[in-house]
Amino acid sequence: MPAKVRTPRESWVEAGLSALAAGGPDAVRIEALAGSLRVTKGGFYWHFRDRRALLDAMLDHWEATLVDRTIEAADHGGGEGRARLRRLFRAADADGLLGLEVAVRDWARRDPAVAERVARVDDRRTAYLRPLFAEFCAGPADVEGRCLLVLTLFVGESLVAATHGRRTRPAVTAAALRHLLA
Amino acid sequence: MPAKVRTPRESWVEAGLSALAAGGPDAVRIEALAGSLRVTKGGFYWHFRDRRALLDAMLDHWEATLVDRTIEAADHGGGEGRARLRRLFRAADADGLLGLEVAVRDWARRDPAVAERVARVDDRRTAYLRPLFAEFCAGPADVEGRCLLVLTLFVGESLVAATHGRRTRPAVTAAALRHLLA
DNA sequence: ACGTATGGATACGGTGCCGTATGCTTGCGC
DNA sequence: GCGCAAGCATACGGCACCGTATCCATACGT
Repeated sequence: MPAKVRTPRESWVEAGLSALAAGGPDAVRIEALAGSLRVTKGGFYWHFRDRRALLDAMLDHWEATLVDRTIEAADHGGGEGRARLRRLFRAADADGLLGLEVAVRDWARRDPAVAERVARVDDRRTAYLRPLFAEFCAGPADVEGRCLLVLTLFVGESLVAATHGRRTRPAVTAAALRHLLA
Repeated sequence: MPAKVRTPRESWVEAGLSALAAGGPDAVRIEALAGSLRVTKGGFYWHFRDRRALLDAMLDHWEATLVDRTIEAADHGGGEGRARLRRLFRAADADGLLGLEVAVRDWARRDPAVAERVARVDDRRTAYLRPLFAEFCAGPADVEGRCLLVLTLFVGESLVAATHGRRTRPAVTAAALRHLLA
């Protein structure tokens, strides 16, 4: 094992996000991260002042580059609002983004700094959704209500474990989406 | 300080549930719990074999007595499906039940035993909701979709931080609910 | 080829927590 | 009023982790 040099700052951030998605902020332990990177924590403190600095960097990366992934996927190909919305949910599951999403939001319940970031993200997303629904909804109150339903369906789906009898979850999600687009 | 005797098993469970709601399963630390009960951990190991035993007891209590609180509140007074559903959401915020709800579900993502309990709970809730929606919905697929939307709205609402411009969150939730009952 | 920046190993002190062991107190049956 | 059991204090060994300090190793420009 030639001990491959160069474990750049970004690797620590990515490993941290994986740990966060899997086990919440308390699972982001720098010695454990070092282990998963096949390295000791020696180099960590070269990149980051302390553990909190890593957490901040993770949130920066999440907010700056990961959040809009699904929106980009939804827009890719254009089309009317309904088509974009359907693509949005198809793209959602990709990667581990959903688990990360939930972990960050649960974290936000305890940490005001994280909560502020999540608020910014949600407002950005609502701003994206609003015109899509405005295309075919009655009034602005209805639009806002449906935006909230989309967001809660998005983040809540992975938290709900109902089995739906003989129906599959994707089928039920599709039915829910149909109702939102009616 | 006369060192009030009797800190029954139930006190530990309640303190544990508070800690869980506030900080997730990793925040359920028995020495910290003892501190909040003004006691040392000495007595803890008389009631419980170990930490995991407390966690199990907490889940038992949650599943057996806490979960149906809101459903009971919704049923109290009878009435048709729509009325019950509206009451359900008015009752939801009461106590700290919502935070607990989210904490347990996030925990379930990591622990299969917890996931199984959540699945039972969700199936029970869906079974409650189904006939309510069946009163006025078109087909069974629509019913199932709306059940999922109710559940995700229920658990997801506290995770979404959108500000909705000049609208208040309760107003938007009401609009969302109106759309679900249409 | 050599030296400095970049990245890493190793070792240490400190802390917070788990679980155990061993007694000290209070409540209640008798 | 005595004794046993429920409830608690205290103290210990162990572990996992944080952050620091100090000494290597490789990469690349020159």
